[in-house]
Amino acid sequence: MENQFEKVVAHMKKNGFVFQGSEIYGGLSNTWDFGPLGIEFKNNVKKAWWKKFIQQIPNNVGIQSALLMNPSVWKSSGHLDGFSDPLMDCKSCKSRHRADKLIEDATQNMTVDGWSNEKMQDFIKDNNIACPDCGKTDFTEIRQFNLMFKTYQGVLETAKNVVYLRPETAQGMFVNFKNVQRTTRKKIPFGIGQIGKSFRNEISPGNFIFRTREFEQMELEFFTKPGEDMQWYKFYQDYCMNFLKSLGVKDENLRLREHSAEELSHYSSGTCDIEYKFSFGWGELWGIANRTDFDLKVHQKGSKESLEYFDPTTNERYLPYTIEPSVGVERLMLVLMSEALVEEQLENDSRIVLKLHPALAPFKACILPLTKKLSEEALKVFTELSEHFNVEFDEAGSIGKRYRRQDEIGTPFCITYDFDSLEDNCVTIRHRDSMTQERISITELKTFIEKSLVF
RNA sequence: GCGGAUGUAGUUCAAUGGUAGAACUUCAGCCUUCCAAGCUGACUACGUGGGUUCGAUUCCCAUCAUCCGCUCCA
Repeated sequence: MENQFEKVVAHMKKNGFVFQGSEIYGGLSNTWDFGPLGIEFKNNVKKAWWKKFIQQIPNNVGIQSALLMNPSVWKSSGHLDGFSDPLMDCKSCKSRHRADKLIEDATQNMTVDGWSNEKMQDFIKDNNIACPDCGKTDFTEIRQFNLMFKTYQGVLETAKNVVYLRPETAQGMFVNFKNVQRTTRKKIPFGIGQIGKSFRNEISPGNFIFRTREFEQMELEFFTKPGEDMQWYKFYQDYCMNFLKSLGVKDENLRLREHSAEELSHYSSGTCDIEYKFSFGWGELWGIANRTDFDLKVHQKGSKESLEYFDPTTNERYLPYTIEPSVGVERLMLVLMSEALVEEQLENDSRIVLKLHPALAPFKACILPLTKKLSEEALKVFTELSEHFNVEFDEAGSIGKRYRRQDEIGTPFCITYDFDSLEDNCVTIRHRDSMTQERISITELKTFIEKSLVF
């Protein structure tokens, strides 16, 4: 029995939302290309986020920072050291371990910070530290595994020219904190957001586009006065939840999970995940973290530039705290797809319907001439509407078949131009979800569709 | 990275050591005045590379990809 997640994957592949990357060359592991419908959907998801998190919050602004950044950024942020694991495999039982953890566990909290790989390797050998799984002491050499993709800037491939593809977009906001604050004259609290690609060389990606090495993030860094951070932390939890619900995600498929103290990352004093109930289990969708002043502090230290905010009303100087709601675009797409895709039983047959919110649908409407004799006139309606919306035109096949085709790709409205239209300048609008119809003047179409896009 | 499974049109399935057949989809023509109609026709596949063989989609090896476990997920 096919589960909902498998149905979503099949549906997205079949209808040209997503293709296997580099497919004609046999593919490249875990890369996916977005097709014509996929990119429309994706752009709409991003637009929806931008509207709610940038446009509709007066204190928030957007930026787009470069993917490549000065390597010092990653040194300061901790990614260069913290993102990198020294891994050893047990040759006997094939299990994999982190060398530093092996030592720390075996010696009970001996700290190995700053040790070289050779030193750790020798220590493990000299002290006969055994594999926790099988008890043998037969390890491979340490292999350094860094989650950041590395490349070279300029013609020479030397250590001096190494640059990294960003593993998160957040640092672009932190290093531009002063630039943005100065040019926008924003006062704390305010937020900087951006949408963009990030890269992580994950050990095991998978679950279709749920975890890929190249992915797109929508991140907001919201800067607050220390002491006011927790109220904003709560605010954005609710705000993100409401955003999801307003786009049609059912409450019962969402949960908020607070990270335990051990789980918390080095920069955070509190993190919670909004999780979604996928067919394969609860999956992390949206992380909301209180990053404290960690980032601004390390960048101030690393860059030797003051990143303090001067509050003109109280004459105080301080480093703001940061609340960060961070969500993956592809994951959000999967969630919205999982919610929207349904198979409905009708009297004599069934239909597949993608009940996406109109704001997210790749096409807002499809214009259909009742017969091909009406194509020329119907095309005028298409031309007019395509000025404002992404709309489709389809004249091939029976009218019922064309309705069903649009149902499958989520088009909320089908606009049928018939022989009466020639006389009364009205068309029939057929609703995707209810399969009901109504008659409406062509001049009112634009307003009608616009109204449906609000969420 | 380890273990297991899988790989034939866009999709779902066949058959076969002598270069593959269907259904649905798609496209064209006819027909068709509001929920997958019909008729006629057409396009399209053995993941890739080796090996064995007179001959490989079929057997063997490698590789690539996908899925499921394990591991990883600051």
